[in-house]
Amino acid sequence: MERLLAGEQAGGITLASFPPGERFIRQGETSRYVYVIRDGITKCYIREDNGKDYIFEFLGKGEITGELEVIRKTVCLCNIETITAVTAYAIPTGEFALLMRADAELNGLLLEELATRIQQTCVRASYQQLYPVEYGLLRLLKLQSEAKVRFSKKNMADYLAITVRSFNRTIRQLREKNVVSMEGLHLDMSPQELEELLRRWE
Amino acid sequence: MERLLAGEQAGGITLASFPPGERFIRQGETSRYVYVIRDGITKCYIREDNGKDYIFEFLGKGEITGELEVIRKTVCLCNIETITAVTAYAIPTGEFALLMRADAELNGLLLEELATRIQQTCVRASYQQLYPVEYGLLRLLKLQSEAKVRFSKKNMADYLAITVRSFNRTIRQLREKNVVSMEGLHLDMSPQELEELLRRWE
DNA sequence: TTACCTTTGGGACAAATGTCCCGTTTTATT
DNA sequence: AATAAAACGGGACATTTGTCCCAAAGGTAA
Repeated sequence: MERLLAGEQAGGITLASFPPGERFIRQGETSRYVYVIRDGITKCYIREDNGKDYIFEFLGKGEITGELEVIRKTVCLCNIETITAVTAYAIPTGEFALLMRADAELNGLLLEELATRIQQTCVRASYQQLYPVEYGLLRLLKLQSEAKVRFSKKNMADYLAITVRSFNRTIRQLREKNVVSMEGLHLDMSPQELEELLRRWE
Repeated sequence: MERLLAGEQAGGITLASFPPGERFIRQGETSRYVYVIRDGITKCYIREDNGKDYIFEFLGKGEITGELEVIRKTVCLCNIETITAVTAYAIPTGEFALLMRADAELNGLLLEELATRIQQTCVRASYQQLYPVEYGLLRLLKLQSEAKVRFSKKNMADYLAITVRSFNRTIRQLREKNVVSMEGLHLDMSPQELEELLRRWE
């Protein structure tokens, strides 16, 4: 994806940068750009009328956002907010719409990307509803560890769709329950260690 | 979509029909066809290792299934099972892969379809996690009513990711709580009536 | 019809989660 | 350094949901 963009620099594509904590796409508004993250981590969340947030994914390097709205010609359905400092390619929506039709490679990539995202979303929605929170927590820790970032508890709780209170409880219970494997649980474990824990998870 | 298919009948596309309760795509296996439902209702669900099912959508007339697996070249991630009797166009996967590249219109439709599905999935995952079950229940009833079908309680419960016991409780509570608007709640209300209830929902 | 199975409805209790609240620790700002 | 703001950790209690159980109602095959 980055190759494509680097080559296309002609068509009004610019490089934008945002400080941590900036919400650069707002739910309900119309974005003028499609962004492809070059560096940094963002969260992608829906805020419901009752004030609660649901984070449905974290976006990192090479991932795209805002494309759904161009394809469907709708307003943004979620907020995108930076967690770390972020630089991103900004492609004007009109430009993107043209590219989408003209460029077969981009088109193929898009299809794959969307397909992947649907599958991920489904799988996650499923295990988040059907397994105890512990399981989701371990998977989230693994994600975090692989991306080499450290999310705040609030962010992690929002991702798991529980309160911070429940989040804390879950961690303690994991430590206490599985005396052997979990007693050393902490939030900065390596992907390998977490992989091990996930496998042992009864 | 149906137009497209009707025209393409040449390329090995056949019409398949299944009795109610038939699981014609199995999680973990490789399907040899992409299906487009011509008539009837199916459920699309993931079965987790612990035996619980998560229905993430009901598919009806004109909707496609199995395309994600072709795009990503993976095994099926969910089961598709008929609820009513179903007839569907069966497109051999290889054929579909060709069409996808060759036919710009199909390609565009696919993109839109996937984009729509992502948005729906996200929105649903969000309100299902952040709102009390009542809300999801009303929306499900509306869906059911619009599609003019009657799902079993088990199916509805699986869709809401709760047990049948909780499902029953929720219905009773809805009836008892909002004495005025809900007392007449039943499972065969019209879309209009349900729309009204949803609007009044505090 | 009878036997059997599935669906439905709900009581009683246990487990999980949310809410409210407080004090401590960390981080950012002046 | 001093102060304010945000993040963290957890007690106590209310609410929600699951589990286990039983019983009634409807459908189906011998």
